[in-house]
Amino acid sequence: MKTRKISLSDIAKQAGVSTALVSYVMSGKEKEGRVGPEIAQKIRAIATDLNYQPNLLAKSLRDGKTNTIGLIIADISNPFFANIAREIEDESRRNGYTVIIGSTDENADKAWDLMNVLINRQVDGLIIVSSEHSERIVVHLQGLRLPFVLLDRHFPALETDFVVTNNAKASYEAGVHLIENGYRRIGFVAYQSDMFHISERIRGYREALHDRGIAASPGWLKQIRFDESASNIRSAIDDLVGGGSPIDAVIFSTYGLAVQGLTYINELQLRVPDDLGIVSFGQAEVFDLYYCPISFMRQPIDVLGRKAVSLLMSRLEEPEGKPRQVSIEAQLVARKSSQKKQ
Amino acid sequence: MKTRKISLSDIAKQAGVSTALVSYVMSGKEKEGRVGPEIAQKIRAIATDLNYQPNLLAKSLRDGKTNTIGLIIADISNPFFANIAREIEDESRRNGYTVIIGSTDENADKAWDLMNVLINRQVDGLIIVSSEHSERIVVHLQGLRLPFVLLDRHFPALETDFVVTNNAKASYEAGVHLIENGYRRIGFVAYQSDMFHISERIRGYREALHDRGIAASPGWLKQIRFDESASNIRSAIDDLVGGGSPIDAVIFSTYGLAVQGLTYINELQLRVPDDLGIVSFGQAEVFDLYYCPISFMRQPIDVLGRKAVSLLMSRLEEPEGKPRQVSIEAQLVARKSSQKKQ
DNA sequence: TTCTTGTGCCTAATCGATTAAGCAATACAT
DNA sequence: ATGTATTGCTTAATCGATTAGGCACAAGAA
Repeated sequence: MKTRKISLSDIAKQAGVSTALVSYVMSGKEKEGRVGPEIAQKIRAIATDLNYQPNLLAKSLRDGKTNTIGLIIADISNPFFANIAREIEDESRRNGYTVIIGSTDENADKAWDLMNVLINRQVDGLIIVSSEHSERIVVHLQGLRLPFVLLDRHFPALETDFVVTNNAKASYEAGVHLIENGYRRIGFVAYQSDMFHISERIRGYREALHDRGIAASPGWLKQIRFDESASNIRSAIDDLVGGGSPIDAVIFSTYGLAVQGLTYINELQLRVPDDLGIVSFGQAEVFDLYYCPISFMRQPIDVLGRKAVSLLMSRLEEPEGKPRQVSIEAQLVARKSSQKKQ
Repeated sequence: MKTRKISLSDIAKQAGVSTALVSYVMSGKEKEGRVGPEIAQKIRAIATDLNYQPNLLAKSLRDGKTNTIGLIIADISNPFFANIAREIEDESRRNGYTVIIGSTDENADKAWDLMNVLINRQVDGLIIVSSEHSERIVVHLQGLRLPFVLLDRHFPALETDFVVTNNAKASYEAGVHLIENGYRRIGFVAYQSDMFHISERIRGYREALHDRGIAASPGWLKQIRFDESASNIRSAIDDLVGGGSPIDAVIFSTYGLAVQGLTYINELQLRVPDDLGIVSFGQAEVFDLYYCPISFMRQPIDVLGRKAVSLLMSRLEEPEGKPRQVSIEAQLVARKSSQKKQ
């Protein structure tokens, strides 16, 4: 009693017709296929009866289109990416696409391998949150003429579609906000990275201080190695809040850094915002429920995700058009953690 | 200058041999295919040169195996599921499988549709976090003889593979822990659901109170509708902490409920644990960073994820064996939110 | 009548990789 | 010398759906 899958030819056999007719009927092309109404009816009945489910592999192989997109992100267990992934999944399904997600842990080699897995599975296109040193992925995809959209991060030297946050401006606003609320010695914690979005965030921070006439100490900028963040962040914060001239506020440029930073700040029994004002990037429930709600630069995740999908969809339709590049503004959500200094 | 994909026959043509030989070489079956060493070398060289990438669609269609598994969960943007998804993704990749994830929002119809999408894509098997009223998914898959493993939730009336937490015991321990720390009037907040894991959690809670000689008031148990949780939870907590005999501790049976509950508790300016002790299910950074770290029943997510994959793998090898059912113990992580009452 | 158009259906190639089966030539054994 | 293995490679079927092209017959037009 082995249950084999039902194929077109099973239906064809039962109906006493060729698979061609069945195919036309099942794909709603009875007119085109000039299928007689009675036989069409019969085919439909048999299909329902046998609970026919089309084999998408075969279909895809034949048309060279899988209706699948690959999503390469840093880490699905990071809420920022998890939320983006959810948006992308929903929006893709609305467009008739299925998403395959893979996490890279910011590792260029993993990203490369993942890309190849997805290519071998014949995805129609990719949405990619790039990791450091993965320009070659972009170059390779361009060589293959495989559509893709960079998300959240991009390479300014490369001409590609992308959807990103206006990072420099977001940082700038975070800095200005703190300054206007009376903070003067403002630290900035970022990952150690050559990625453009990181340097943009740093640039915005620097410009904010500069424009408001604050001479930033170089020691206020701390860059954390991704693979040693747990230990690096502790010494970074020790540096920032210890010594002769401790900072009075800090900007975390990433959700992960904020979480680790806050954990250590709690250990040190520093009070937010009295001992230390805080603005962070990223978003999650943590920021709401921390004893002192954390101000953050809200990146419109829904817009980012949907826009990435829509760019990819148009790229699929028009592969050779010129790059479409979207920059989305983050919004400051001001909470108690950066309230006006007394 | 159109870049077409390189296929076996492109290589075959260049090497002046049949595709059969190329196939043998590319899949490392030179011995079996009795391929001459020089020609094998030549084929390899050409393949590298053209950067040949096999078309997995074709391969899958041919062998009836996609090396893909479908993962059906409630919501990838929920950290509990995001973390599980990450484990499953990693473990699957180690086994040579790719994962396609879909979110159902606890909606049986979405789950059904999603299942069909995955079936049409010919996944080799499924890992499913069931939603309410989706027994028919199980029945349908059994009818198709399509391997699957239920994760986190199961249907006691159905004979299936599954990996779950020992929910009754976890709830029991949460209850006993609170009681031993001096709490007496203990509320329990769960989703309104017929799902077994929910009723098990409720059962464990009740037994804990009963065993310790506490006459639980029926009003201490609050069940929240998933689709109206935002408003329902507020009135539930109003009930629990208001009136003549307010509770002195509460157990949240789910991460999502805890987050919403804590938010409202903050609004009410209730102090944890003095006004209200708390133990929750689920886990996330929130629990660590809340002003009063939240005690929770730690479900070993890594084990759950890996075990689900390993069960599925053995089921793929031995489709007809008898069901393997794994129950994993949660561990109490006691924090300040449930500390001994003064 | 003869030509055109339309209808209803089938045949067979196609997508790309796999693999059983077969052919031809050489090597080895008795 | 004759039979048996072994080696090296090709042919062609297969997985399931799609679709261009063709065949046969009927209806309508000239």
